[in-house]
Amino acid sequence: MIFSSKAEYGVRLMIELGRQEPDHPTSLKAIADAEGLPLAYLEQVVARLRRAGLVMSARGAHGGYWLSRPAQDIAMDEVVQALEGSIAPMECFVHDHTERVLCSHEPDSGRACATKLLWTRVQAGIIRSLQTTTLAELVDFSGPRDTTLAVSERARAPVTAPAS
Amino acid sequence: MIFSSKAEYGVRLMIELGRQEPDHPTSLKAIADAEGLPLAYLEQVVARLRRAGLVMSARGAHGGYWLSRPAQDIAMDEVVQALEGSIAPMECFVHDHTERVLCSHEPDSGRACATKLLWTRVQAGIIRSLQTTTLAELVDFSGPRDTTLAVSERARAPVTAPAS
DNA sequence: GCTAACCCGACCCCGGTGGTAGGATTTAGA
DNA sequence: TCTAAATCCTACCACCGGGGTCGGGTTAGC
Repeated sequence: MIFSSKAEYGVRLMIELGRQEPDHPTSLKAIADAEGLPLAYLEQVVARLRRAGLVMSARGAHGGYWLSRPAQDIAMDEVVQALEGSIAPMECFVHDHTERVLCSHEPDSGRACATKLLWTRVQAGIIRSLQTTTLAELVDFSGPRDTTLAVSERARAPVTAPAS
Repeated sequence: MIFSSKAEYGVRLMIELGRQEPDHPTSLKAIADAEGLPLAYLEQVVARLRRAGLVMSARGAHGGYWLSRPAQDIAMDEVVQALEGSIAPMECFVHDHTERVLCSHEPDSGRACATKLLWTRVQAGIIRSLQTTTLAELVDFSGPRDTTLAVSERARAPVTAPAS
């Protein structure tokens, strides 16, 4: 498995936020219920997104999270990077300096670490795939936008009970 | 980390075999010594390559491994796939059927699992990167071909010292 | 028949993943 | 002002797969 569940959960969370009204807080609990994910764990996941500046939050009653930018301006490489840390195909990519990458293995040996050529290409392939996908695409793909998650909205106007 | 050390070690092993004379067995011990890798673990790694038909082996004294095809005919996606199993970016890709992929999560829900669009693109990006790299490229990149590993060679015909 | 090699299965340690628990703090609304 | 809903934060924990080790069996050249 290449990505951990943090990436899966975080991307789902971002998609859910993208389906909501912009600049309008959605509570984590609503998302956790809708996606069937553990709330306490989602808190850790969304904290990464917040620290990366991808979502904003409001505390207190009727608080929640919303996208800090429109979904079409969010490339998925930012999201995945925030969730997973650096996207490193192999152990010796733990530096983030694009240049001067020294393979952890036998750096003094005469010949270069040939595997690094391969992993570099793989990394580039992954990042390109992520960069060329916007959150808006995923939101569109996820189906027509619904407002069933606007729990805090309903709580604010407690009379409206949805059908079903 | 995306790939495990099995991939790293296995690719290095393939590169070493590519640096040797074709159709000529190189012992695992020679490779383990040259790369500083544990022999017993390399045995497990090379077993995957053998089962995938990428290398052939000869048992007994002066036995060893060699590439079953010329290095320029070996695309790295075969190698990595043999070493890592299927290249799955996420848990719900554990089936290998290219079509009819059902996300393990809420398959009955009306809307599709939007994250799958993203992971599918990532997977395609990885596989494309691997497919367009041949073992021969890595062998060339690893520096001029040397014969320092041909231990069994020297043992068999101890007179011929190569012109270093 | 001795030795070098491949082959195979069982075992084992450890760190990270995937959570849970429990609380502190902030804010809207009754 | 009190309460409930929500974000925030830190500590803790169980399990499992990665990354090996070990011991032996089998094959083949000398």
